[in-house]
Amino acid sequence: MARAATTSDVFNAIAEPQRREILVLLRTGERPVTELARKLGMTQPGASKHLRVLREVGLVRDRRAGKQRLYGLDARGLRSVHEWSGGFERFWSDRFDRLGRYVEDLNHERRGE
Amino acid sequence: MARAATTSDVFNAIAEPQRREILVLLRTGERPVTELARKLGMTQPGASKHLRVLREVGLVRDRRAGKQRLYGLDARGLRSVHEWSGGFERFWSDRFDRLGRYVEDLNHERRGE
DNA sequence: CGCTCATATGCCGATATCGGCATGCGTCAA
DNA sequence: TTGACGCATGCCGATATCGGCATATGAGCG
Repeated sequence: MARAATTSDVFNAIAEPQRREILVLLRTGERPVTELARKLGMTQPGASKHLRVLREVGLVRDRRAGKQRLYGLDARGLRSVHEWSGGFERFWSDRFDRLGRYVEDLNHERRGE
Repeated sequence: MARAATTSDVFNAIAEPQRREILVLLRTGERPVTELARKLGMTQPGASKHLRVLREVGLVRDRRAGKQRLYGLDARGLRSVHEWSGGFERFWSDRFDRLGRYVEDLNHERRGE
């Protein structure tokens, strides 16, 4: 085996700090590649590659505009991330942060299966 | 350069499907390594390695219990993921899904910087 | 057409990752 | 102490990833 199939997955796409930065920048609207590269301090090919990953998982869309290619946000895919992480919300809320977890664990002494 | 520093980051830790499964399982309480491995259909060393990553980013804690080692959830680190993804919420809500994005983009014809 | 700008792609090197296997280490019981 | 169990670690092979560089592709312009 090896490295398992991670690509093509939204969670993997946002695992990269620079890709998250791109998404944040795109919240303010469509942007051409060069501008993204410049603002984030990366090379143009670097930006293109990250954008490609984001496009493949559906988080951005591109549109031709003359010589430029504008990338825009399509954040619907982030909804699953939000919902998945939200499934743990009670574990970080004050009520459950400590005591809750402790009590829960006690309930599970039947951990044999 | 190479592969950039991704490890030691919560986003990276949850990029792995199996690690997400572990976290979900741990929502019901502490579990020993072998049980996790069995339930998720992975080998014991495999489980240990994923648990190590999760421990290093602070998403799980371990506790010795006789011969066993119990792993428990500490999901506070997922809060940042939830909040980050929540920052895009308006982009997937019905109101903004299409029209909103379109209008926003129009506002940014001043995209020269 | 030939040139230039904007972007994508290909190739490379360095490295990180994942799974499998063998083995080390600690704990408990006889 | 010896042995069994539970888990961690080390090593390996296959592969994926990221950054950098050079280059291909495409659009607009003169």
